[in-house]
Amino acid sequence: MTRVTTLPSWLLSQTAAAAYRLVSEGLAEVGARGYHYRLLAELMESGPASQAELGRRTGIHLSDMVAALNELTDGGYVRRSPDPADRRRNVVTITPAGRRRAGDLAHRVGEIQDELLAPLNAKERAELVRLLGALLDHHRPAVDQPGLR
Amino acid sequence: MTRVTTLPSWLLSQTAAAAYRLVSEGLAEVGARGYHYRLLAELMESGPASQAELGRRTGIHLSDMVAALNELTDGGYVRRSPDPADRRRNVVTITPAGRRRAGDLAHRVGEIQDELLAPLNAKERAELVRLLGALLDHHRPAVDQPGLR
DNA sequence: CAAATATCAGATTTACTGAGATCG
DNA sequence: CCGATCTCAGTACATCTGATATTT
Repeated sequence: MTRVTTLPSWLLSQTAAAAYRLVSEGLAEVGARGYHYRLLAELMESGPASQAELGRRTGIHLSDMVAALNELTDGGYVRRSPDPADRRRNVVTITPAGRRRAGDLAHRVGEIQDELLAPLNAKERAELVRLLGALLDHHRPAVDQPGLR
Repeated sequence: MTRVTTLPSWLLSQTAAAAYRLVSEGLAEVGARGYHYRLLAELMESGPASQAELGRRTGIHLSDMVAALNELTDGGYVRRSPDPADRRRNVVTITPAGRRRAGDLAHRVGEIQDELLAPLNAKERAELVRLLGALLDHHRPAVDQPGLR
């Protein structure tokens, strides 16, 4: 009988829970949530987009997108304006304050990764990322592709 | 700006989600849940225990323990009997059917680990387990110790 | 009319909190 | 009286479903 505590699936769920705790607590300290970081980072990288497009690119559900963008709009980090070319759509644009916020959150998230990976050296960290990436490629080959949901 | 999809914390949450899906779907096919496997495995390994003790050893919350043990009792896999030495306690004991069930579930879970780790060779699998274990030791040093909750 | 978009309300799941009753 | 145990009810969070209105 295998010990539960050596099962890869158990180790993954436990370490993921620890990582989630670190990230959400770290972001909460500066008044942010994981969704905020993911959305701002995506807007920085790929530019303005409709809410549906953002959902496809970040994996955030459309129903949750509304609330997340409301919060980011309240903070002045993004602007929502109707798309003149397609009046069903809102075009979501990051503001200058949003760019600063994205940088702050990225910095914070980077510190948290360091804390998470503290017991590993640089080579081990790279190996962990490689192995997890391989698992993900195998089990979720459709990441970042259209028609995801 | 770091890509979200290369963040260790993101990779962990995504792979853990994939692992959770595989495990819970695989167990659901035989009418079981993750809690069932964890409890039966613990009873096989360390013998009869009170519900509170099982909670400490498995990390399952006492409130959830009640429902999980109800289900296992309904299936005839465990017996709950009052502890004559301390009438606050129930002594939870695995039955012969429970032992067979534990073996079946362990086999099933083993197959699921293989499916989860399919893209990795034996050396890589061992390395992944080692790295995750190191993270866990650092962030949850109190595992399997009294006074956990 | 079918499909896409945005919004809102609510269901679902896992983990946890709080309150009760009983007992040591 | 305090603390541990068991049970039940309900909360919190993220995720997902379903319904609706608007536009293409």
